Amino acid sequence: MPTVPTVPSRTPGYPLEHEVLAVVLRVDDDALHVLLWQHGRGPAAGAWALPGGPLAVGETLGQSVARQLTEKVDVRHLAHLEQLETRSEIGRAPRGRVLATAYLGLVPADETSLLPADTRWHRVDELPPMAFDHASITASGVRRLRAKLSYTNLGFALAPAVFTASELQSVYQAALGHDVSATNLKRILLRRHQIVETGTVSAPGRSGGRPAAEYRFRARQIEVTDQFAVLRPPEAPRTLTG
Amino acid sequence: MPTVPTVPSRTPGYPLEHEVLAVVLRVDDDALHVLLWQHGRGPAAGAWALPGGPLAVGETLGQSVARQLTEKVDVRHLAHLEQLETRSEIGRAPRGRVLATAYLGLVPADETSLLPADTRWHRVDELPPMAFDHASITASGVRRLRAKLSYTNLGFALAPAVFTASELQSVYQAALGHDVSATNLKRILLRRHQIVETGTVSAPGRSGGRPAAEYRFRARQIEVTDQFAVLRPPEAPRTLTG
DNA sequence: GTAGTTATTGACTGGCAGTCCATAACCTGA
DNA sequence: TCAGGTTATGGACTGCCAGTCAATAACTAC
Repeated sequence: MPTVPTVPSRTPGYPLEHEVLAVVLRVDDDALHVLLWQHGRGPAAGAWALPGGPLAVGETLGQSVARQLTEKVDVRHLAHLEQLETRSEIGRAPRGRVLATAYLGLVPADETSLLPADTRWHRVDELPPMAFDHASITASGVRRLRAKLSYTNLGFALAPAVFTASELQSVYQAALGHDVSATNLKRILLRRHQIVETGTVSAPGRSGGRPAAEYRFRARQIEVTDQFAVLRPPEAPRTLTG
Repeated sequence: MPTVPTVPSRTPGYPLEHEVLAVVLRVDDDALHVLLWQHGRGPAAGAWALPGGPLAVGETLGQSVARQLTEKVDVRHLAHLEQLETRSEIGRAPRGRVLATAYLGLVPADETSLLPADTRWHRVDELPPMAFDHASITASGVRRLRAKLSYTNLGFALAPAVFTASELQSVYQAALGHDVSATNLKRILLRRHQIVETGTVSAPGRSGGRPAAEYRFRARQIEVTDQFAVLRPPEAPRTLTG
């Protein structure tokens, strides 16, 4: 494995340093959570930070964030990973000039993996004191997720592999931060062909009630619903029911 | 002015170099154009490139792209500028490891400025041979513009200050690359309160025809149409007519 | 069996957007 | 001055989408 040359930061500005950061989100216990680790020492001791670290020689930004996330959460559990934005404010990091490219990662609700001792999931609506600009970057990630839930099939990356309508309702409510109608949600996602029935039904609950039909997402890569291309080409039909 | 330390690139990978690139788009002559300059020498001699250059000490990425665009087109003419994405493929630039953060800039159709001799507007559907990954970055910029035209008021950054319905139709047709109904376009943008009537009418054309009412965009900063938050909070009304 | 709980389905409503057409307002040339 | 051409405008029609609600179905526990 090649050793990474140390990059002296005595000269502020050059040589440039570049780090990657990941906003990894997950729905648990009816709330949206972000993966954070706690600084043990240094200028941000005690503050919580997004996982990430410096870009290494010979790797792309995407490879770097995947590599560095491996230390925190099994990358195979990531159902989606996309680039978010690059931050370049001069004073954003105390150790000199550091650019940061942030990624958005999503983990399905039924995935579990043991976390390192300094790492925990935090509710995004009750964030602890955060290092540097990481709170702002987290907000960007949450905003991106919420926007894309409405015009893509990105729910696949948050939902379990198989789910009932009300389980899916819980996931969407937690992710969006407001109530969602299970009836309407199911009808919309069915019409968009995002979810399909598995034909199975849920095991009867302990408190009674009719067993629920189970569903899964048709695709596990992101697809855009072109429903929302409002000024669409004349020949394109608007209907999604075909 | 501080001198920029030269960054040796003998070691591939470190020290890192970082450049900014701008996809500057404009509607002219019923077609969408991108601002390009022609390499005079070097490995890409003859190829056309996006304007940009290395990030300098002490400036943010946004400041850098604004500074470097000044050499090509008056920045005051830019009605909109937003970060697009950061490219990090290993071999994307021949002179070693160079990250590139791309921006999307938009120039209104009625703005004119003299361009340097090596710089020209090119139709995006007839691009010349392009340097490195600049064709791919241009495609990203065009895709971003087309998406945002349908769910934001971003038309303000392409349209003249005052325009008729059919002039606006021309701008949208050129930007989107397909036919648009003037009737429908006007009704949609009026309902969304993106455009308002000025009360004036266009000067009679030389070939006759009824004078057209004139409009302007209500705001000249980007605003998102929340029409397309399909899974919106229960209390939020759907109507845009209020 | 009855009450309680959860899921499912269908009906109703209002709004949005694509399309078409009749009408309005202007010009030119005879 | 008037007929015909040209461009603009607005109303009407349609299909579809999504939010809401109520009736019904299917199960458990007692």
